[in-house]
Amino acid sequence: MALPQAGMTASAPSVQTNALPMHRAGRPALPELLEGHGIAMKVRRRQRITFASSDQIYVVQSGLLVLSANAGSDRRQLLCLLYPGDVFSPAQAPPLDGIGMIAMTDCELSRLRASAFEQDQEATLLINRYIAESTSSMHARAMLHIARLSSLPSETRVAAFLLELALRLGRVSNDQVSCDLPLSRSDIADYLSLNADTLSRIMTRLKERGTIATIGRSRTIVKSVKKLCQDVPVCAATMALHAQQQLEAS
Amino acid sequence: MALPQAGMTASAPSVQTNALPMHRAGRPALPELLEGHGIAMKVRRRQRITFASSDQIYVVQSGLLVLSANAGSDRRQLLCLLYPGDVFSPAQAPPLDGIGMIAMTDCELSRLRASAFEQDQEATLLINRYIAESTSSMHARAMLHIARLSSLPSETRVAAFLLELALRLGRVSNDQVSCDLPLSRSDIADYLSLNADTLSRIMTRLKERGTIATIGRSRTIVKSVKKLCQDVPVCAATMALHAQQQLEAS
DNA sequence: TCCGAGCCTTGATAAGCATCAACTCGGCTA
DNA sequence: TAGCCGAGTTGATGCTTATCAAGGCTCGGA
Repeated sequence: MALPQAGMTASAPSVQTNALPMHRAGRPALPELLEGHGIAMKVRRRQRITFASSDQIYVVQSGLLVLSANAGSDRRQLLCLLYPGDVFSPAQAPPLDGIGMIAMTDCELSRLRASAFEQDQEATLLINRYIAESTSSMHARAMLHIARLSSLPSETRVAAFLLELALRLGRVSNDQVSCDLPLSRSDIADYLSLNADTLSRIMTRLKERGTIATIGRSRTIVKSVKKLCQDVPVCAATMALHAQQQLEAS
Repeated sequence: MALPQAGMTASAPSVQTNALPMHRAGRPALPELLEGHGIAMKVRRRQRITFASSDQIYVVQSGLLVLSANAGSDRRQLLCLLYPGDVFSPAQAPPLDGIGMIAMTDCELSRLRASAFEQDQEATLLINRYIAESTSSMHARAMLHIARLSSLPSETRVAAFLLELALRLGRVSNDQVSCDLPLSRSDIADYLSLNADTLSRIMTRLKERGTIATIGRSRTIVKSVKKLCQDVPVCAATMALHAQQQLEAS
């Protein structure tokens, strides 16, 4: 069980993204000390994980998951994206109807018992610190997401989201980033609090404007990250929370 | 420095709310071990706290604060409410323009150094566990807030928010809860992603409908919590995350 | 008790987005 | 390669909510 790897794609391994560790600069790497503690899990795309015991902790090793729930009127709501390196426990999720994680790609997870780290062992402090940093970082991302949802008009909201995904999953060449969208249009709409129809219109508008291009249904190309950033007020914060250590040209 | 107390009101101590510890059932009480570590801070209503060093950790002892930022077009956005018992570090906030905490009431805080808990002392494990539980719980609240913002129409959104505040700050008598709103109409609007005008209209509608009543500008009475709950789909989750241990009739 | 400033309320209007329905396209299977 | 099915797109329409402007109410200070 190695460090979390970036950008495991949905179906084929043909598209190799940059293999940098997918956590924020400055966060200590997830210690290998986790080995021996966790149970490795592999889940398939679209597979659902419900929270059995609150003593469970999940560590995302690769892939992409979302936290999903049904809020009002049986409307599905995607609350939170989980990236490699993230640590997630049921305590971080509200007890809404239909709460659970859904894999957006094939994923590798480690499942741990929270109580395993309550004894005062040598490695415990380091692991707990890693978990604390992950949880804090996820809270910061949640706040950023709230700011996006609340303060940005729908088109800018989509642009900000595409910037995030490009930074997380994208393959960079010069100023251009291409990336597989593991989320369907409906998924993106449910995450950004938009109607799927409206989202489609916005994507079309962005394409007409030359901000993005698409290949097939799920592959998206951001034509210019700089240009995208100029259109997105929360650009700096997005970069800080989602950019890899180094966006190297390939 | 005792346990966090509930419901310090804005101006006068005349309104005494129930003095139960204001954290979720099951969370261990903030150990007195924190004493000696922290620096006590008192901040006034409307006072702003910017994040100087990322090594700071703030523990809310009493009062109510909000995390505030300017997202798009200099629009102020209130991202997160901080209640007594909450632990907050700058790492939990995104690096948005104008990010900082604003006191909605007079508050008592403890300021700690994060690095103080990195040594493996006897008390460290307990304190770290408390911090971890607080952070998880805040994340769950953030997710609930996202669900409210995204899935609920504006009137229900306001109702859900009033339910939360009533549970947190309210004084219960039978099924009726009265509570001081420490937030102005504009504050509430900025938190719920609504226009202040629209919010005013909604409040008027709720009053006409008999769901709530108001005394003066800031005092609100929820006529029936049961009835309010029926109108709010996320009621159960709100109760779980915000209800005091026991809502005792007074 | 009066007054002023800020907060709140209310009305008219317009913009943005959801909804519904029809249609097209992409990707998978045979 | 043909054909099918589900995902995506597009147009017409109406609702929800933001915006702007004017007026009213609270609460503090003189």
